[in-house]
Amino acid sequence: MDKPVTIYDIAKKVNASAATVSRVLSNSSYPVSLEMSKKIRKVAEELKYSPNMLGRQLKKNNSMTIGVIIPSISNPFYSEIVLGIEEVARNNGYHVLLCNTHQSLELEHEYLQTLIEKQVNGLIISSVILNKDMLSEYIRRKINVVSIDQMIEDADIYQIGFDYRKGGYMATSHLIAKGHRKIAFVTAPLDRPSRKGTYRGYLEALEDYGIKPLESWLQVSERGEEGIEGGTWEFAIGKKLTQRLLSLEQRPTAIFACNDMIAFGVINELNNQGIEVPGEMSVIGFDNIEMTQMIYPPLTTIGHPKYEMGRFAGNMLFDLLKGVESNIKEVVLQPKLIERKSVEVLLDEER
Amino acid sequence: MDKPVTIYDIAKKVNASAATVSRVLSNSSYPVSLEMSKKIRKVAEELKYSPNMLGRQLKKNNSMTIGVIIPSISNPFYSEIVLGIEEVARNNGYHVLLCNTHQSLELEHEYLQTLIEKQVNGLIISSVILNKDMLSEYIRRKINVVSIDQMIEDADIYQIGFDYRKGGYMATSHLIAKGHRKIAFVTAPLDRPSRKGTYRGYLEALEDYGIKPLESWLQVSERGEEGIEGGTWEFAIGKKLTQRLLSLEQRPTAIFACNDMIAFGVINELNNQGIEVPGEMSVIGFDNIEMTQMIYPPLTTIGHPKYEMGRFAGNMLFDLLKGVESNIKEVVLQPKLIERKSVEVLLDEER
DNA sequence: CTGTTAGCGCGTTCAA
DNA sequence: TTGAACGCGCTAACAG
Repeated sequence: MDKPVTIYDIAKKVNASAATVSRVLSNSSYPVSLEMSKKIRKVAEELKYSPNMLGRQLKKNNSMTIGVIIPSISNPFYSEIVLGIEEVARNNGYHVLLCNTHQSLELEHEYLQTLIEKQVNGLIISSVILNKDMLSEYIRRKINVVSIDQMIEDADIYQIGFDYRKGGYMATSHLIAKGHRKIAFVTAPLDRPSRKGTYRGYLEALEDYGIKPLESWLQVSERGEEGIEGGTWEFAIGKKLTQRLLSLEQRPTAIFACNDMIAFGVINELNNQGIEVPGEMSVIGFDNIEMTQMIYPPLTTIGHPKYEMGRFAGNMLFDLLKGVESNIKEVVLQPKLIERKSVEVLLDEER
Repeated sequence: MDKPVTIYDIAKKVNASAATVSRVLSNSSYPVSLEMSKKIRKVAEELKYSPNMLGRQLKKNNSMTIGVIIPSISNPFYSEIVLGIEEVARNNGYHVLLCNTHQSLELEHEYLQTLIEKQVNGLIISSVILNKDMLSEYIRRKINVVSIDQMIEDADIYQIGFDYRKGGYMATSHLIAKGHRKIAFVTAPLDRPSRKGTYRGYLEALEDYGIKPLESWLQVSERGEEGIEGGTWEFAIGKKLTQRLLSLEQRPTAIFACNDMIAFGVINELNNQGIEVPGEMSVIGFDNIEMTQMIYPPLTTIGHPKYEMGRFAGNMLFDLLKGVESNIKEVVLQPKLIERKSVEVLLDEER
């Protein structure tokens, strides 16, 4: 109802100046007599004073806010990353402005723009479009940015990535070690560094073991329509690509999905067609999202330290904000094989 | 590197006043000659001017930001709601400041505080602690709040809820209609209006059909430890409570879980113990999160319009912000039975 | 149509 | 230890 109370209102009540009130209520190190300090705090309480951060932020040119740009929070992969970032931000007294691009370039540009206008102190981004040229814009504006998950090659930028190639190699060689030779790779479009890396790992493993893959064992979906991106869409392409695979003359004995959501689609379709997992078909996923432990059979997959990646990125960013210049600009987190129940040994006679 | 450019810098370059520049660049309706307007825009472009919203916001006393407080974004139930809110916010030119309380009262209070300080224009909250008394605080500060999902009784507040009681009734009577009489209810602690409602619906359905439930068929977990709340925890309690149920002399023939994550735990444990779903045990969930379609067997559940709830709440809030006083303060969304494959008819002789 | 002035709420000189 | 004055960047009121 009433006008918001400001430091001037308090100053008037205690016969002091706004400057003194400010010094007390912003916990400044500036000396103020204990008596006065107490009086001010008491009145502030009575008047239910709440500081207007816009004033402080404008003055200090510091919004105490960081921006986070990701494809979609409804994707459990990203929600875990965000959780990690948020925790670090909170511990540093910062807030997070979250932006979901839904894979739209337009939206990503728009958000980038408004984040700058809102004077965020830093930016953590998992982007499909960010490139070297765009970075200079941020540097010019003194905004620190940390890129995550999707590596930007040759850019002098802080980034924390994940070794997708090695992960792809691990998954594939695990299947090979279990006796599989006919290994399909089911994936969303190879338009991102991460997926390209995983695919490369798949190919390298096959080559190292002297296996020549059939071309039809690489199943790439078309680009998803905007809007229905996310879990449901990936699940759907997992199903669709599996149908194609099953209609092949030369069926694979194992399927490697480029992420867990797609793997769920693969398993679901196999179930639908009465093909037992892992008895008749082995399946391996990628990312180790929480749900992988909850389905039946529990999914064998490649562990991706999502939460830690968020924390890492957050810590890196706040180090930068504090001026702790680090000489390591690039961190690459490592994959880890998580064996569960969706992969089975293939006996020689079954090959 | 260089100092950020302000409207004054532009004004100097074009020999105009800052006011004129402001009028042009903020798309004010105030008349400015086309010539001048063009010149200003050109120079703004050259200098790569980007407005500092803090200045505008302080002046206008409007942060163009709304706050959203929920338990955790990593819970798919909430991430869908947030997606709905975010869409509406974006269409209205607003940003969302997201806060995850992780079920901690302290954190919720802390966030509430900082949101006020950051001068959010409105608040959408799914809270466990919000009560009538706290609301006056917001009203006093002219902050519009819309409460979602967890109804606050007897409060003169805008809220958009869901009929959990009816949902509970639906789920239970569906099981009854399929011939079940021994129906267990597996739930997280009944400390929230939503869960209490669901439980009440369960009891009422049983009573209407003249079924006296065994006390042991109500299985309530202890409170979860902080931090490990969320999907994994709920999954775990689903498993644990199922173990208890199976050790009973009088086993139920169907299990009703208070949400889908718990239902996943139930099914997983049943699988582990070699009990077939739905052949030997029917299971029904609640919420209809995306994953329910992705597991095997697909989960029969009660549909909760999460995304729509988010959109509804967002629209309601923005109506308030625009001054469109509505006379409906309370909306209750309706449940819907989603039949899939986890419930089977129980024949008479099996009872 | 344009410019001058004032002030949003706060923190920081500088002087007392 | 305190206060007066100024300015962060922007917009609204008023005057011309």
